[in-house]
Amino acid sequence: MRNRATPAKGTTGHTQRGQCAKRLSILEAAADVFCRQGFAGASIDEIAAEACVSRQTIYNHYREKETLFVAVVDDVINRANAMLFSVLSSFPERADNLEGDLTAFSFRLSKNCVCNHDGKFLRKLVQTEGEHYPHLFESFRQQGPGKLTNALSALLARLSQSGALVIDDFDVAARQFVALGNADLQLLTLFGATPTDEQLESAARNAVRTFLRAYGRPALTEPPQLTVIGV
Amino acid sequence: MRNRATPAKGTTGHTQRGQCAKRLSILEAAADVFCRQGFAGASIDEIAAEACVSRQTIYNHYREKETLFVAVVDDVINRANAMLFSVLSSFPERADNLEGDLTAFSFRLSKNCVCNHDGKFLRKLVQTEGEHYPHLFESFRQQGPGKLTNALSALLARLSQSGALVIDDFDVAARQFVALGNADLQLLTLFGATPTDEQLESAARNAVRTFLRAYGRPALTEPPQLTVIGV
DNA sequence: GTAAACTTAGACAGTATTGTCTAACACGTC
DNA sequence: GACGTGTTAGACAATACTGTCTAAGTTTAC
Repeated sequence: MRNRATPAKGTTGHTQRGQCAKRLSILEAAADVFCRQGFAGASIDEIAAEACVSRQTIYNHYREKETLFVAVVDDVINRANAMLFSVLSSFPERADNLEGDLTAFSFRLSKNCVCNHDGKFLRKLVQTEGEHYPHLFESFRQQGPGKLTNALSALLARLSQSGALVIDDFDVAARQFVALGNADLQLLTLFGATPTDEQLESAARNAVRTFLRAYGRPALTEPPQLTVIGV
Repeated sequence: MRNRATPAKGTTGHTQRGQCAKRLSILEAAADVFCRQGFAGASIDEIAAEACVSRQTIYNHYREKETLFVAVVDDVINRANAMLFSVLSSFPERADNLEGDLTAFSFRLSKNCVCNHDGKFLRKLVQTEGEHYPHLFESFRQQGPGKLTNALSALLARLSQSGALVIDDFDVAARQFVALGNADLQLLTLFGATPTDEQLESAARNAVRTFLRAYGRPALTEPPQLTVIGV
């Protein structure tokens, strides 16, 4: 009642910032350990050590191991979805410089959604624990890869209205665009390696080149072979 | 010395057949449980129950849990490699009916190597335990996906000598062929579901159609659009 | 029928882990 | 300086699992 410089948030200012930092530290460490060891193999003590936090603090914030796991997955899914949305919004709207724009988009998709920390985490955890926690990953299933191909399908449809693309089935084309983007990276990511930017760029180039050979308007993709004669 | 109908193998006949059955039963059950629960989550008791065998029998055959795990992975890798070799040998040699033959090949590859029991097991276990047992899966890495794209690269090179395919980089094309074949199945296999034959066939058709649009000789893939006019 | 080999159920010690509890400690507000 | 909130280290019971051991049972070969 006396002096209220920060009426509502004042009382919980610094304390909550500390709490918040602890929570984040725990989430981060737990994601790492769960990703490395799986749910069964991860021990609370290991997470506590990696988060530089006492075991009791973890139990204070997240009642039990499973609650913590759910919170971690939820957190990563939210971050990954936000990133996916952001990358999708950068899909080219016009068809001038189609190959360059699509290549850059494929590169961003691989780097920020597929091969990044969260993407690796989700791929691994869905494989490891997907059957034990189907409800937990369902939102990922629908909003992650499912949303990606749906959104991409619509974006390809809009883009092909200009006539630069000749696509009969947009859903199939969307899935193939993603698949081609991963074609060169599959072997690298299989064992958890993180591709370099050069590898990501090369993969994106190869993917888009083939995608446009298949779906690009013939007049735009074929001529190089013919005009070369004149050189 | 008395009566030797089966001189060398006679002494170990039925016993070893019984032993052999137990070993197989254990290997099979262990593969299932390891696949479901991962190495840390799998318990010897559960494996013993699923194999209808006493726990001690497992310890008699495979000294400890890790030995059993290694044996299981080894067994599955060998089976998977044999199957991969068999499917690769059915790659079309001639270019008449190219689309049909490649589609059938892609179907076989998906059904018998990627989406089958062993393929699912290996994908999951490599993700789960690949970092803990790098040496164990290295042979898989090299002889599995690596061998597949290498062999496919060579087969595509041979096939394109006839002029039916126009491929600049055979390695890239091989990886893309595999990636396209999985494009429609990725979402299904992500959660462990096994695609139906109809889904596998549809996926193979879509994959090969796009692959040939990109790499098929223009004269062979484009005409349908033109001849339709005459119908 | 007998002996050898294999299998089984159960007890067992050793270890690791989860989740609870307690008492001391740190830090900020009043 | 007193108080409340949040943190820490450690002890603790309960549980589960691995790997060993033993004594019995079963199968197979001769």
